[in-house]
Amino acid sequence: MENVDKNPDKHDLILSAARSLIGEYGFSALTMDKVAAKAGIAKGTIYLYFKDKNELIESALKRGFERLFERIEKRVEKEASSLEKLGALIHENLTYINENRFFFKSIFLDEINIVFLKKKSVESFNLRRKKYASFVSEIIKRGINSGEFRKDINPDRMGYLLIALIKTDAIYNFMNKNQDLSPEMIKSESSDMLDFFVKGISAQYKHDVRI
Amino acid sequence: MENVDKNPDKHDLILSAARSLIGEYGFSALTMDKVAAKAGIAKGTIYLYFKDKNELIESALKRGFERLFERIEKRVEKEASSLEKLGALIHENLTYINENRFFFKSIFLDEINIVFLKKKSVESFNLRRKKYASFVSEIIKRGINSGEFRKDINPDRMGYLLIALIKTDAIYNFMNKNQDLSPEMIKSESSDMLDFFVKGISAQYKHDVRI
DNA sequence: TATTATAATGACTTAATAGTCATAATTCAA
DNA sequence: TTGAATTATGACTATTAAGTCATTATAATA
Repeated sequence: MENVDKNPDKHDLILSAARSLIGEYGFSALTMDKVAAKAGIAKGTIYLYFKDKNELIESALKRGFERLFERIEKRVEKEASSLEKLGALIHENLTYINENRFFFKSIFLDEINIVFLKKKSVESFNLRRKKYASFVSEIIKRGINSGEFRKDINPDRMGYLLIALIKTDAIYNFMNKNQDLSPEMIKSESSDMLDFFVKGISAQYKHDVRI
Repeated sequence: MENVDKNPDKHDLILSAARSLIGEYGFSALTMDKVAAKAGIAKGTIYLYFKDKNELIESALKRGFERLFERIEKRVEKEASSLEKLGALIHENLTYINENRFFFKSIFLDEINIVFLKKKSVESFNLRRKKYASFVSEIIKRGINSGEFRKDINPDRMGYLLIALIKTDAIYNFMNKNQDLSPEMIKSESSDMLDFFVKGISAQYKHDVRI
């Protein structure tokens, strides 16, 4: 029964303590005692704002993904062509991941640190992914109709694949680079990824399409 | 100190009980009591064959990935061109995942069920991934040198990406199809994926390259 | 200020489960 | 066949951490 009304400041305080601990040590190391200590409050207090640990973790995740999604939607609708929309989406997503790199590092890296306690969380995690994937696949569908993209691809599957590409790229960066990425690096990375997604790795085509 | 000499049959019995439980309920639900019950032995016996739970989980994973890797290596070296090698790799990997679908479902699906207890396991998981990725990137490098693939791609990154594609495709199938995939479906799926990896989604190129 | 309502506390209870070890069963070797 | 060595057992211990709740502190109100 996530009670935000009571005291929104404390609610946020707890959430950000949790987020910060997740970013530092990962999900599996998150304990209510640590959250309480980090937030400088008593453990019991957490339960005034969150029903249980599961709800706390879910809230932390939910907020992160909602913000990401809002930003991407806002950014993407500015673009006209499907190609440009995809480019904007990739760029915005990589930027957001970089801004919240510790948090996402824990979520993504090695797919190891996430421990969900309840089926319900797994489901809502799936729903978010599905929502994002179908957002992407809508863009691709429009691109197919407009003649920008091939007609013989499965847009739903391509939606999932693009998301996987973005994530994998982030993981690759986490593993191979220690510092934050500069805006320029993110830009070049985004356009590389779009380039690959659109044109593949074959040398059999001329690669001079403007992106 | 994984003692296999003692009694290889029992060692295997325990491992396959663990694998089967992981496939059924996922990593997070694996307890030593359940493994013992499933194997029809006492809990203490497990500790005669595996140092701790961590080693048991690691062994289960390790064996699965080693078999996969061996099969792929054997299959890939039969092919001449880099393109054909990649095609063989994708096909062999999808086939193996399908053969061990319950196990991989738990490992892959939603990236949620893996709980590692020790840093060491995370590291060895990374090593395996790295080994596989560099195997793929070697193929790509040769393809670049032979002129099959573009010179302006990062082969290491492409290695990771291809592995992510395969995995994502498997997840997509787990979510959208209930039964096993037929050999024909795997074949068509593999060639679709290779096609995308090589040519991208753009409609700007003719898509008639023989794969 | 006194009274009530709300919020916060943290010691305690409870549950889950990894790992142990004294004891028992089985196998082996002389 | 019998004593030693090996293997197996499962009740027990220890640990960790989630969640509770009687008590205390603070804020609101009259």
